[in-house]
Amino acid sequence: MKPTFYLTTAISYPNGSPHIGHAYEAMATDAIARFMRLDGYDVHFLTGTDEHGIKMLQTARREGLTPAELADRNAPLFKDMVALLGCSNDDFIRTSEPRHHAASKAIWERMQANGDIYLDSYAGWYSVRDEAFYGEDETIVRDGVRYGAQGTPVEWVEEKSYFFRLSAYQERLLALYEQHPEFIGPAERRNEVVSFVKGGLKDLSISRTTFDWGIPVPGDPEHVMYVWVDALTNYITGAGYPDVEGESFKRWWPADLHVIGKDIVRFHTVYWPAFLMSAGLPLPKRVFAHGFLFNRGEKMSKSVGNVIGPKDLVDAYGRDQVRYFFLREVPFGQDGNYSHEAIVTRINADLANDLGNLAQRSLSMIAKNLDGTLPAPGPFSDEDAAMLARADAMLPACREAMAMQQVHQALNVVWAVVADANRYFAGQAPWALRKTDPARMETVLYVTAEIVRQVAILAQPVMPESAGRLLDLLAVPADARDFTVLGPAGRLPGGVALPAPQGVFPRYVETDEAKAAG
RNA sequence: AGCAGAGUAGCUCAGUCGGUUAGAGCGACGGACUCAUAACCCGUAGGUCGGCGGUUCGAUUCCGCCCUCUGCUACCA
Repeated sequence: MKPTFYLTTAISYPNGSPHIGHAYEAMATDAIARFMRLDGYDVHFLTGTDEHGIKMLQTARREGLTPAELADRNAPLFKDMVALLGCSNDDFIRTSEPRHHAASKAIWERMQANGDIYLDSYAGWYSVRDEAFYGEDETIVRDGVRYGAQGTPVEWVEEKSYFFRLSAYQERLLALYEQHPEFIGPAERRNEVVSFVKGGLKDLSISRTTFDWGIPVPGDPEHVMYVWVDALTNYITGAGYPDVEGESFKRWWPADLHVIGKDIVRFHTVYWPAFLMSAGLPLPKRVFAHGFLFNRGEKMSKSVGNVIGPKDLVDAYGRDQVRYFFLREVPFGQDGNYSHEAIVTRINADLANDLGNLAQRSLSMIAKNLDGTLPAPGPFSDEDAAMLARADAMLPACREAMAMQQVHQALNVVWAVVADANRYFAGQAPWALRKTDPARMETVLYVTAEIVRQVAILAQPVMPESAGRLLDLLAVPADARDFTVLGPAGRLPGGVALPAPQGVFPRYVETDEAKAAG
């Protein structure tokens, strides 16, 4: 019985088109999902769209649509993006689906039964943009318009609202952070959350009556659920809630990992565990917040004109290349920058020159000098053994990095071996051995091919297609590509006929239009 | 304002639980080679490790203060 691993991205708000931030989160989470599968876990990977809320309603009105129509039009864009990026999600949830309505209704009722939901009324200055109320003293009037603390316009709203007794969970949340420091990652985020919670928690307004695009509150259809109650619940919907006795829910919940953006840490590390505690459900093991991406140091914005869609990037550079770039270049958890120049440098230096060329130079020697047959190695020299040992050591180092979602570190580990292998190859100079010591040449070529094999296996989570082609070139069977064959256990067999070598990672050649895109 | 983190080679960053010559990648320059995707390999780059002071035989690494930047929280207007 394989151990299970359930991981999620945040669900995207489809009142516009997917942007690079959505793509980044999906790519990174997919890499983690693929890594875990290859490492022997039974993985469930969920992503989707968060379709309710007043902003969807407003955007729909502006475009002359109903919110449901807007959601139906835009949700496929996100689904397509995920596919375009090669994501291996097992499910794509839309919060407008019946299964999600059922789950949201159920968790609400559980929280209510636990005495944590009460009806009260709320009056105050409300910012639609912030989806938040502000006290009178938090607002300012400028040019006849009143603005809230975040500088967004506010309007006076008075409505009845259900409240969640968040204040009752302060101590239990602090105990959670204390007992499970790994609950929040990266570690820096934990302190922020702890200090926020220590500062005192107020009860949370969790329903709205001013619009109806949402999930109706059970027993009081005048209200729809606050969009975050609805949105967060998607994670248990995806596991099969409310069928808590069902096989799916028992199998997948609690989630092992929620991957989110740093802007929504509080919802996931304060509100969400409180909701779950109230509903009597187990808590996710870990919430990891990644950073934001900036184009040449600037946040993407339409006015700056630097908005690049995921599709533009994939079209310009290739899917695996884009995945590799973002996951290697940006330390996962920190903000990062990207630019055309940086992407091209990574593609050419790391992929074409280092890995692609390593494969090509060794495989073409096998093709030309050994009739395309992978040689059986002779006795290993100290250099051979050292090189193999470095490759064999990759898996534990990658595991350690991936356990903390340090995807870039895992790639660093692998590419350090690629660099070593190029040094090894140049140092052994098999092209010279061809004349002086053909048997040694064969061993060196074998060792190099074996390094490429292990590198390719470990590159699969990030570049599934390209790494697969590399393994094809080594005639590695489809059932010998997971992590169980890393290390000495899965050494390439000598004497196997290899296909004609082909470049897997072409150099990026500059064109004017691509430059304009980056 | 409080709390947290950061300030290291041209750029992006790693690192030092205090100690001989502070590292990597990219970029630049020089060299070598020819198996390979004009790739790879070797060498050089002389950086006050933000500033000042302290502890110490010795601090980039510990302590204090200051400056700058970032995040979180609060508040004022």
